[in-house]
Amino acid sequence: MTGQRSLTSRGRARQQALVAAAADLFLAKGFAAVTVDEIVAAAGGSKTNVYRQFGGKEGLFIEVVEVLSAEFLSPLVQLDLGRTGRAAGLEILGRTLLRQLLEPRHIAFQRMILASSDLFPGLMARWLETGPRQSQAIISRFLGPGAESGRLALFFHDMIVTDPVLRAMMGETPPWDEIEAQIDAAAAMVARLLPQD
Amino acid sequence: MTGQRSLTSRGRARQQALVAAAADLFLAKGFAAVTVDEIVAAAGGSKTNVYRQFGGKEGLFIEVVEVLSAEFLSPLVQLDLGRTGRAAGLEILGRTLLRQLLEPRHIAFQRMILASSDLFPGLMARWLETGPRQSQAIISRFLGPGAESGRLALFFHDMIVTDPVLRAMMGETPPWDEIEAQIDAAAAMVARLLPQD
DNA sequence: CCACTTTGATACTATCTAGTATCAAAACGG
DNA sequence: CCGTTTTGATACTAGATAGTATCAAAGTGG
Repeated sequence: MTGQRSLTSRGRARQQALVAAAADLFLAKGFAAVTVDEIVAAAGGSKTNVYRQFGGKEGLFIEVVEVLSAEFLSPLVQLDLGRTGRAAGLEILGRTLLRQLLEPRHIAFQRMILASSDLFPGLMARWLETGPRQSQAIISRFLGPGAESGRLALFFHDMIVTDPVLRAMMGETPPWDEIEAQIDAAAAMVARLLPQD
Repeated sequence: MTGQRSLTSRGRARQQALVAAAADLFLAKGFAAVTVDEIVAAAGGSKTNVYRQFGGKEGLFIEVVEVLSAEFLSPLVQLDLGRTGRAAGLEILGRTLLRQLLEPRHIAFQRMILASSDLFPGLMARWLETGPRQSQAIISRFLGPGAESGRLALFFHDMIVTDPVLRAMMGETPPWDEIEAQIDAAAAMVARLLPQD
């Protein structure tokens, strides 16, 4: 028994404030470097909330990751590429994906996930599923059916994503021009191998 | 003054034992989860050594990273691909690289680096330089001069490395067959775009 | 308006662990 | 060998912080 039945409106507000404050702090400094007192100071209320509503610091962190994962869920899902050519479609997919991935908040999220994977086994696997795998699946679907599409989608994804994201995680986000050039080059490369337009 | 002039043979032995023990522990559990007492218990001697010879836990960690970085320095450097064809050469490069990268000890190393990057800014940048950048440069050199070689080398590298390494970090190392198939597909793809054999 | 439940503030406990101080034992060198 | 330096064992200090206990205040609902 957590000793709790229902939340008052004030309670719900505090809950959201806690998640929001915790998200900002965890993103900025990582799980270990943030103290519960600090979160409470930022959100208002008191430690009691954290322990009554989330069970503790780790519970709150898990909740934060859930919320952020939803926030970052591939923006590719709502993309309609009806009758675009192969190369042009890939270029759009690539730009849309990278614009999102390189958002400072997302870069911080990815850093946080990687840095916390020691303490939270399974976190990385979960992120891989809801993030990269999702994007790859959408690219693959655009390229059409067949195993070859899957492989090419994975290649395309890793070609355009890996390097810019790594550099951004180190604080050296590449200029957007350069990124577009990479995307276009990769798109042309892949399109040339699937010329069934 | 560290209050220390020279090391006796016993001292040197302890120093190495400390680095070795610390490396194993840090690789297994990450920086934060390892205590100095634990390292000392594994290496013999006493805490005094850690503080006199390395200045503290962080100093010892830095030393461990140095040693491990050297241990993992791209094995591609000593590879002679004199008169191999483009595709064949890329296949060899790819296999050599991945064989090394997927070693459990290296996967643990990469996890450790990523997980420690919050506490040790610059660590990731350093790793990127001595690891991936090095490999990419070697691939690029094999492909010949020109900016296009650089881009293709980066593409090839990220196509074959990103996914297997990520999966390995999550404990799901892909079967070697599959990896070879990916390498060969990527090599064929790249070779087709640079057909100046 | 009045029981009853949820929320808040605060002080406290318990634990963990990096780093230090101290003195004893071993190694070294002339 | 004997004085000096290096190494070792151990106990201790200091600081940080997750989690709890307690009671006061605010909401809530009949």
